[in-house]
Amino acid sequence: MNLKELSTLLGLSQTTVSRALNGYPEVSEVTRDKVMKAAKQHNYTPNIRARGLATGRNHTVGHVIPLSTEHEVVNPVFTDFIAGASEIYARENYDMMLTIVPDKTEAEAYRKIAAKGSVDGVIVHGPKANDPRIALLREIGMPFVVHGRSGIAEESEYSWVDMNNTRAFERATQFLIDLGHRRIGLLNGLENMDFAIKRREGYRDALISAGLKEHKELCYSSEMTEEYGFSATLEMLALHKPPTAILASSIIVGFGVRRALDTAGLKIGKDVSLIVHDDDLSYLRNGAAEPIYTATRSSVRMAGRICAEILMEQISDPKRPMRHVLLDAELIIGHTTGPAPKS
Amino acid sequence: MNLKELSTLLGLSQTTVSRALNGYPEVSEVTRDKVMKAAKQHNYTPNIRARGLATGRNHTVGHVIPLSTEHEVVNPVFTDFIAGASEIYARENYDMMLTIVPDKTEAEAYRKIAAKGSVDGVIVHGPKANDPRIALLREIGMPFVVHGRSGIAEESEYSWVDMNNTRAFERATQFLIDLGHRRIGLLNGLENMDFAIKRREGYRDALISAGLKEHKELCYSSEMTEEYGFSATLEMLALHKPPTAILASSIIVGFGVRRALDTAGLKIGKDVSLIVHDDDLSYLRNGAAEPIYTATRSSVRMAGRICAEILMEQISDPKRPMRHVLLDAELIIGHTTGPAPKS
DNA sequence: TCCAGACCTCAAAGCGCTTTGGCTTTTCCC
DNA sequence: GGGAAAAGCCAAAGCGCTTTGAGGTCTGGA
Repeated sequence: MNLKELSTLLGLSQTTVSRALNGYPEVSEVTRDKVMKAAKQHNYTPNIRARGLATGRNHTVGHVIPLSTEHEVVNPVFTDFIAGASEIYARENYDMMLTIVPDKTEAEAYRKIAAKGSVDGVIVHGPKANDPRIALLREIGMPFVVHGRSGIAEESEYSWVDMNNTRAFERATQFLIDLGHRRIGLLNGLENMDFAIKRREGYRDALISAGLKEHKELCYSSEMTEEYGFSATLEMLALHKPPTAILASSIIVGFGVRRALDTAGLKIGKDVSLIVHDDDLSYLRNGAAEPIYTATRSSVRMAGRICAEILMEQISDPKRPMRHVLLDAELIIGHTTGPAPKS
Repeated sequence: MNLKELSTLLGLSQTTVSRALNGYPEVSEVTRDKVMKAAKQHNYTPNIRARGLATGRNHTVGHVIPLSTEHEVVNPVFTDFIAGASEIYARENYDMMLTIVPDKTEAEAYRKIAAKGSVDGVIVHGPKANDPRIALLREIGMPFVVHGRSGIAEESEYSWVDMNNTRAFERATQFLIDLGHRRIGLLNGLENMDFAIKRREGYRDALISAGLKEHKELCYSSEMTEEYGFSATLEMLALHKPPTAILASSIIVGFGVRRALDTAGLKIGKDVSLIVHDDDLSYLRNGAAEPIYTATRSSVRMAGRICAEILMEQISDPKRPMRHVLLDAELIIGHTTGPAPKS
């Protein structure tokens, strides 16, 4: 069923039917009602490409997910992020176009997406330290929102939604210090990513303001896998002076830490304390009623919702000022932290 | 830059330029070359909506991800599935449209997608026992491929790519029986899902052919979370006759089992054996060089690739016969299984 | 009664592309 | 050299929608 058919069926012109459906005031309420009913009855939905062609607006946003070619890993938080964003898209009747792009060919991919003209805006995932994508998108003139940030310099010149990574890891480190820990390991994400850099800063800040030093041999950086958590922990435990507490950049890394401690015959929360960062993923809940892991928690799904909302704004009025949302993580006390063991 | 501009620039008609770019034989190689070069140089990409309108083909496939409203969980395997599928889409120059649909409104969502006419085919995720979506899509006449299956009756009447769930769990169970285990717990997924039903069957078959019984109190079914693995395991351990081995439907559930055993002071692979199903997710690798968990393994990313390939075929020639691919899972021996303890 | 102004409705153009059908030029073979 | 076939190119229609500019009808005030 298309507009033409529907309108002849109703004995009206396409114009009138189109206007009735799109809420224009030039059509009487009686007519509008009739049209609406008929549309519903015949399951009519405007052809989205035709509408896009006519209006120049697609009602579609793009999500470009970088695929680390080195590690072949897609960031698992993206599932929940998307789930959050699509709540908004569903409400606003937007579609979501997904592109997974090997990180080598990113620039080209963005240009292509822009040239194809099938999306009204994009959400940028996984920003690196000084991510060229941001300059590129600004140059192209495509509305976008970044999930995360990238560097400091031009932060005010684009919209972003980020978690306060620095502060979260500073608080977590502080918490461990308050418990008496002095040697604290950090299992960070890849430190070419902005979020990892910021977390490292928070960690360092807390140590320094407590008069402690950042020990290189306690700082790891890698793709966040269980295996990484496991092997890095074992390595640290084998040190002359092993850490009494560990900070892990994700709950999955935390699983690996748990397994390593288990293997080493150490009791988690007693012999070694552990704090993880918890993205509050739906399929990786940190416990049901009470938290398992002591964690810094910030819902990535919520971030998805906010990003989507801001992008919608930006699309409907590109002249609107840029928006910046900094979400604070909560510190949640679970069963994996305790006072530093006396030695 | 659009076709018109490009063609006047070249001093050719739109027809010729279009044909040159799309590889039609009516244009000389010399001209084609010139056109190609100019297109590249000016970064010309055909407007995808316009092309869609003209051809009726969108070069876009839809993925409809069900969101369990009851549990608010998006299946985490879908990240890797998508990554696999997009390798194919990238190669074939297809786009991917994503829709996350609360499971209550699925039928409506599919109809809407069809009416909008923005995709040439869809991939159906997470089929339930007798999934109405399949009949619906056939009625609508939209090409589709199911990741998984749904019931037995009409399996030959649509294309699907599935893992041999029954056989995988039968083998795993058999393996445990061979190790001397007699009481084997099953932490299954939600048993309204086809895959979970099939796994249960495999488990039961192996028990029965070994002359054992399926004990109701050892069979769990739920959304596959870490917490579920933890609490179900604790419950089973509290039984009068606890299991000596556990089968978990995902590696995440396996993490929970590990934690429970840890809490109970039991040694995994010694006091209690564990086999998990491993979807070979990029961010949840079951160990690096050697596997950690004994597991049935089948790459969901591979399944994504195959689904996408079949869908491409189906779209380019809808009369082609349906295809059915049944992937066999390997049984991988890790460190979580051992002989049943003497009691 | 007449006309301005609301109020509705419509025909047609245009979005950027593909494709049909036709035209001109070249090539080939007898 | 002549005719037919092949090669190369083009104008124009059409995909389904929105939107402009114009027209028709109805009301109410002068």
